[in-house]
Amino acid sequence: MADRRLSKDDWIAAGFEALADSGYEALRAEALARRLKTTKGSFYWHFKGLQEYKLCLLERWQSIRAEDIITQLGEVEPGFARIHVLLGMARKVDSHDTPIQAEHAIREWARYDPDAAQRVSAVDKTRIVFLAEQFKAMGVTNPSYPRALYASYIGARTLATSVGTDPDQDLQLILDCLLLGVEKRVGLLERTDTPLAEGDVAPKDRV
Amino acid sequence: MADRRLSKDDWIAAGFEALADSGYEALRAEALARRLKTTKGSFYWHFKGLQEYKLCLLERWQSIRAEDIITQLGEVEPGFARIHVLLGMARKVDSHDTPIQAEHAIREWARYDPDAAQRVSAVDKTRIVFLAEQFKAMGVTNPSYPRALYASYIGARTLATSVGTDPDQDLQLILDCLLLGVEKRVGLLERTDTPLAEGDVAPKDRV
DNA sequence: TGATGTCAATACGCTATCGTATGGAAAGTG
DNA sequence: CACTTTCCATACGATAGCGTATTGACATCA
Repeated sequence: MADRRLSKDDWIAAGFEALADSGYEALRAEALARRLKTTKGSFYWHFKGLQEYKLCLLERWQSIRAEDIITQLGEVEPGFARIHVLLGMARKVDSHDTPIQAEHAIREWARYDPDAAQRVSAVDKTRIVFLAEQFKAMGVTNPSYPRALYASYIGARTLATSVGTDPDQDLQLILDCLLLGVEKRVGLLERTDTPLAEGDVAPKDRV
Repeated sequence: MADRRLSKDDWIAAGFEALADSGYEALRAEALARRLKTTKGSFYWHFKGLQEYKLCLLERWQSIRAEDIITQLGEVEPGFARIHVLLGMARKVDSHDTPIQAEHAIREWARYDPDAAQRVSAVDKTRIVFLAEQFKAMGVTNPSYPRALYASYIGARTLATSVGTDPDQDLQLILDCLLLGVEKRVGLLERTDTPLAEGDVAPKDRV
């Protein structure tokens, strides 16, 4: 990156790149050093060890992927408009996008590391709660709607990297159908379920 | 496993377990040997090396996850019934199910290994084509429908492991809404897109 | 029973990574 | 220009895994 004098952030950034193109197992001091054209002497100066480094990485990821994206939407009017813009942001990234690929890796990492799991869970919950608020602004309080949309978003991205199709189209179809479901009140009379946050109470809404 | 005399299959099975609970990096000769309470002497007798072993693993996975599941549905009447049964099969697995967890790991593995990518892609395509046939039996030829449903299925499962919600509910909502979309002909007049297989030609359908 | 073939254990050299320790370069400060 | 602080390079011992080679145990069969 910079020719000399690396910062903590440079190592974190290199970590995201490594995650994106080689997965979790690329998070090694010496491999990252090669990526930055330096040695692990620098690494062990900035971080106590791999464990601390990984915690930093996760923390940074959470703040980038959850908080920042949502605050970016602060100016857009709540409700459908926000959902639309959010999906539009998802639309711009291609399959070689570093944050997306790194997120896949982190999600897998989370399957066998409690720290990572906690971060991923937090990010997902934040996003879902945010989506839920937009649905609520549209009069929909059934927590399945935001979850379903978000699940589709994740799945469409996953499928895009595996099968090479355009996730945009499929996601758009799902959104259209979900909104149609809102109109027709599909799933609004279902059994109550465990909401993610306190926001959701009972079905029976107006559109 | 068995006290003596391991087979190739025992090593493969151990590999799936390792993938399920420790991810790709657990696919190591000596670690697998410990899991089977033996030594790598056996491993290197059954397989030429790790590479060959991994190829066997992928091949086995493909045949289990794509072919077998679909032939299981051979008796069910084509169309909505098959979709329903298929989702019912997905419904029975919990978050600690070995095949599901192994599939997550393999999907991640596929991101940086062409061999794995080819297998995952093949499995996904097989499943999507299968779903597409059921939709077609219902009069829907728009390839976005099966892809959207399948993407939702993957995403719901992913979300289930991260956030701990029940994927069943969300998936059911999506299916209901998609079927509503079919009724209302949502997305049937969209632009043409690249179909996965040769089966799909043009939009403009009857329901 | 002895010969042969099947499978597993052990020992070896090699490489990669870890974390530490220590010396040196470069930048800032007086 | 000293002197200190900040940051990086290098060398070290330790561990873990790879793949090979050799030996050992246990079957099966002639």
